[in-house]
Amino acid sequence: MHAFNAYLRVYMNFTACEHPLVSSWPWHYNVVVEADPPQIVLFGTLAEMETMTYVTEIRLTGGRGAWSRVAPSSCPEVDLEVIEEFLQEHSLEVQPAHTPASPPTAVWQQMHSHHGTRIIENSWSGQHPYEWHCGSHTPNGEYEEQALPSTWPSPHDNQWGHVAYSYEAPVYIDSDSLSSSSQYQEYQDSPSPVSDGGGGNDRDSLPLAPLSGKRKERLFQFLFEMLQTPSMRSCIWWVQSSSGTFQFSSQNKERLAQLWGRRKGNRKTMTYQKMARALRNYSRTGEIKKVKRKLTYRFDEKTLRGLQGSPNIV
DNA sequence: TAAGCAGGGAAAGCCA
DNA sequence: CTGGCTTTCCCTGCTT
Repeated sequence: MHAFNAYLRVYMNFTACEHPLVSSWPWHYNVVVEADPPQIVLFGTLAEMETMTYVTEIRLTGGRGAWSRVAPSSCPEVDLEVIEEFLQEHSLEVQPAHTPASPPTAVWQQMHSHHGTRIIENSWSGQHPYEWHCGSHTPNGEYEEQALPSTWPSPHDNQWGHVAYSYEAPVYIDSDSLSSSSQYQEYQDSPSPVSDGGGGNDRDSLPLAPLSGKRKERLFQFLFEMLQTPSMRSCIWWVQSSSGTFQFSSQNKERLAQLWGRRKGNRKTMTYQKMARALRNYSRTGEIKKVKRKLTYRFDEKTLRGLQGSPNIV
């Protein structure tokens, strides 16, 4: 545990407001966080946000994950892999629609140099305009309270401190749209997300052996259970829980499949390919349908109701 | 062109 | 033994 003071810079840039992720996806982690010292401690649900550019700045003080004064009641750490994967998968979409000569960083730097604030170098280059700087967070008292640009609301001002900026004029976003989803609440109540590539404690906390004495667990039940398990957010997550749409992580889908294989006690290692084959069988029986998006499926309404209605899924 | 993903046929395994 | 539910293997097509 290190004490630190830090600025976070959070970017959201969309080429169009009808971006599917913006218009209909209550994405959990669609934020870009840059901090100095490197520290990722922010996430939010940004559904139906209609803005071209989203930038916010948050000042942190204290231990890992602690918010200065105005901390939300609970502030879990971000699952970096999920964010990174999102950015990589959607980098072209998320990439600013503006010319490369005027990336948001340039705007940011202009704004901050104007206010005399030190800016850490961003890297809007390469295939993906985002680059994570993860490492140990060292104590840093460089950023003082007064260094905050007066035009930038601090978290003290609006509890969550989310501000949307266009390049012309700031536009404030209702914080309700950022944190009111059930996913957010679930996540808040959850233990820390898994670390080390999304692995971690789930192996210890989730039953892996075939369950004896109960009806055999089916794949869709297992998936629903995983979707309710915060520590599995790096492997599988709700795209839209209300419609039962969920998505696998392209990076961690194999891990989830292996978990399923272990749960079933298979002799051979379960792979995503094989698990997906089983999922495709559900298209025939109707429990789960494939949607036209990579690694994305949807529970049948009836199936979803059944799953939601039975807390003891297994 | 290669890799990843998707769709599906077919056969085998497991279990109630 | 039978049927349901995968699991496993394999092939093809599409997209990036």
